Amino acid sequence: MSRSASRSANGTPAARPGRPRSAAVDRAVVEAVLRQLEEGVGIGELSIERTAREAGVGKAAVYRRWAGKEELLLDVLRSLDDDTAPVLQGACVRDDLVALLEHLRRRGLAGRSSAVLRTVIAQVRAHPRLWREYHETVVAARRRAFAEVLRRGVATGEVRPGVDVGLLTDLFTGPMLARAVLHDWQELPEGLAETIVDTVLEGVRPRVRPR
Amino acid sequence: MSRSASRSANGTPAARPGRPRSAAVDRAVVEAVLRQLEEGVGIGELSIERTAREAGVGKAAVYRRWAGKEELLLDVLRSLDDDTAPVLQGACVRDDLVALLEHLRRRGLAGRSSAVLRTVIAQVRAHPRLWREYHETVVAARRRAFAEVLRRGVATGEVRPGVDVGLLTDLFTGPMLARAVLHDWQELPEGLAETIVDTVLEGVRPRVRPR
Amino acid sequence: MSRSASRSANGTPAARPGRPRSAAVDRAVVEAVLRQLEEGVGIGELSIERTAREAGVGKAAVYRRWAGKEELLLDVLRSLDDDTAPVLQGACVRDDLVALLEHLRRRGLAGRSSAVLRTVIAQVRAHPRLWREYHETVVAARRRAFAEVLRRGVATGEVRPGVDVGLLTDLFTGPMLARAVLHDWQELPEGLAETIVDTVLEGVRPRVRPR
Amino acid sequence: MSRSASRSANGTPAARPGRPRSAAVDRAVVEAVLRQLEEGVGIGELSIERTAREAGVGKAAVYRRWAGKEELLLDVLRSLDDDTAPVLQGACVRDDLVALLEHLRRRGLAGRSSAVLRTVIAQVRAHPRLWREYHETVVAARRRAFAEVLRRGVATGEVRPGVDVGLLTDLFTGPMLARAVLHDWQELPEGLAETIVDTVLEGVRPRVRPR
DNA sequence: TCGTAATCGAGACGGTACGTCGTGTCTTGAG
DNA sequence: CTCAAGACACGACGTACCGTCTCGATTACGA
Repeated sequence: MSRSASRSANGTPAARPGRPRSAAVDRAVVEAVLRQLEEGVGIGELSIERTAREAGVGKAAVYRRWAGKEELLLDVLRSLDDDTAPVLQGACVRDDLVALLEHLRRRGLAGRSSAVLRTVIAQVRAHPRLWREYHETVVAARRRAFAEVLRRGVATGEVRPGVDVGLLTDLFTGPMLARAVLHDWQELPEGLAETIVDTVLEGVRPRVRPR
Repeated sequence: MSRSASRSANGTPAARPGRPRSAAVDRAVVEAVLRQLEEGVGIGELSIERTAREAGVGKAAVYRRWAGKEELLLDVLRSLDDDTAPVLQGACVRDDLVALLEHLRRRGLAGRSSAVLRTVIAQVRAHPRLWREYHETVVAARRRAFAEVLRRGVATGEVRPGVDVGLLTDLFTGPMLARAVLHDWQELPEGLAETIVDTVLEGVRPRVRPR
Repeated sequence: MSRSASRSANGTPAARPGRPRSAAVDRAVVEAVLRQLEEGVGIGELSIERTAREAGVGKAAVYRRWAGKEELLLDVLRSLDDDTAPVLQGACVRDDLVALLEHLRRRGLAGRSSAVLRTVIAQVRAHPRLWREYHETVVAARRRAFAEVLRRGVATGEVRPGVDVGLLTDLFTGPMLARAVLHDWQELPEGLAETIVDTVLEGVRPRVRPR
Repeated sequence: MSRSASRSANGTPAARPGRPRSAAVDRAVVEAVLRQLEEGVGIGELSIERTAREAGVGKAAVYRRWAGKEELLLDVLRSLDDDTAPVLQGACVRDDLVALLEHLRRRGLAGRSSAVLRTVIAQVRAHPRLWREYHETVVAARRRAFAEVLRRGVATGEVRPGVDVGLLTDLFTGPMLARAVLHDWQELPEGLAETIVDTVLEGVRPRVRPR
């Protein structure tokens, strides 16, 4: 997150001496970044200098909070990522998988996010350190959710055992992610989650019609 | 590729006036970029200035060939991508899919490429214009190959009809790409291609044992 | 002079926001130029780039102060020209003329100035805009001083009336300047001022010996 | 002059093998320089590159003839300096001095020369080596002519003895040169030569009226 | 009527400097 | 201690010339 403005152990902000940091500055900076991104400024042209100028804020105030352009972007990314984990019914594994995937799809095109989110992800991808951090936070959490459901599926007999759970996760998420992040042609269509889940579950061999 | 050194219609290089461009310069520059990339220089720090210096080449000589950092990178990327399309047997759709996927896997970790290729891809991803170009060249070609095989599979009855071919392609390539490009944890293990193809073909429902 | 660091009307430096410019930078740059000049670097080879490097200063810091090489040189020139106007006795016109000319001669060979000053003048001469500025500041002041003394001479009867004062000025200063600036053979010898003044005053016709 | 295209001892051009140099190139280049100068291009902006381009000539062809920008300028300067030495009557020293000075004045403002000549002189002044060369050729010749006349004047009793001839020369030429080269305000007015000569001869003391 | 050889135009070559911009740090005075 | 403002050293940007070099083509001469 932002650079730690030192906090005491229990989490309550230590009453530090001097003028407290203005929350308005934080907001102004993040807003300025988003505004530029939406105006199509392109991350190459994004600079702390310009951002501070547009936010009506001193450069020092920015550097006091973030160590550099990437850290700032990471925070912007997280601000877009209101991670309200999806509610799972728990009844049917297939439905839970659809719910997870639908959640992923939604975040890939929701309102403001849309282009911006995908852009920022693409950028953060280019910075190993940040990517790792983002990965560990967001991606790993998602994978854990899938893995859990899939393991339950194996237990209930809804999913064939003997396949690595990690691979299974990629089997479901990979197609969606490839579409969203790698080729960002079009918006991800409604019903995509269901189609993927069902197709992976059933396979693409011709159905054996029971007589 | 490089900036056009205008050619006559028939393809033979038009005898242009003046001293011809030195191929040694092209080589030196591309090598310098690769060297830096291998030293972990990170695309952000890559600069034409530094590259020219390390290549022992004038900046002008670089700008004569490439319009900017991105164009140069694109060329470097392509130089890594000796796209010797995989040979397909054509006998069995399943085997052809494995061959295609294996080819993809190999290029994701072969020799020099390895880290560099993945880094560059991650970086290029952040530059929409370059990404589009790379996508149209490399990614689209790969998708076409998959689509062709899959259509054959539908025709021969090896693949269930009624599923969008584009989606099918993502079902096979997505998991591999997600592993290679999105989470670049480990090397892609041997046998991954086969596992993916078979799992997607068969589905993950428990097998219905015919009596 | 330097680029205006805007001042309030009354002349006291307006308390501008932000970090004030470091006087050390000004000094370092001017010193660096002088050092190079003394090492015989020749004005053609003088470059802002090199100067900034040698002064241990960023290029931007230089451009913040001077609009270009010429402006900088002009400042250097002025720094050599500590115009402590000569003290005039006011008693005898002839002596005042000698004092003025002697002052001019001195500045034409004094210590450090010597070669450097003459070089810089020769250089600045080649830049119309700068020359005009230098001329208006330094040369015009000098001419005014001469004109004043000469007018007094006409009034007191020490100088024949009917000769244009501007021309008279050139009659006295021209020979000295021609020696110093046009042919810079040797140093200007002691006693040159007196010789010139007396010769111009008396003329070069053979003396009419009163009986 | 131009770089020596080696000549045999007797002065006739040695018949060298290979294609002879085209006189048209020499002309085109000098013309191009003059054209630019007249268009007010300013010597700073003059570049061999641009000149060759405007002359429709290869850079190499220029460098084959002149060692650099300054040498070229020197040649241009000389081409302006049609040194038809003035014809001297030889009867009266005063008239000869006027003739010499009038010649100097004329060359300082004649037709095409005018601005261009003075500009080029000012520029050449800034290059010690070239200046020396120009000085030795043009200036020294002029001084010799003055010195000769003045020595004759001393012999005939028209000029007071005991004054250094070199200084005397500067007494006459200095004022004119100062006006032309140092302050190039206005054109040098008609009659200036006579005024200077007479004033220096007679001095500026009030005339002693013999009874 | 041939080479031979220096010329021509064009333009690439490794350099250096240009003047601008962005980096991250530092330094003001004010709050 | 924070704030906006802005100076600081640094280094990259893309362009222009520098003076040298390599091209293919042209133009003279002597063999």
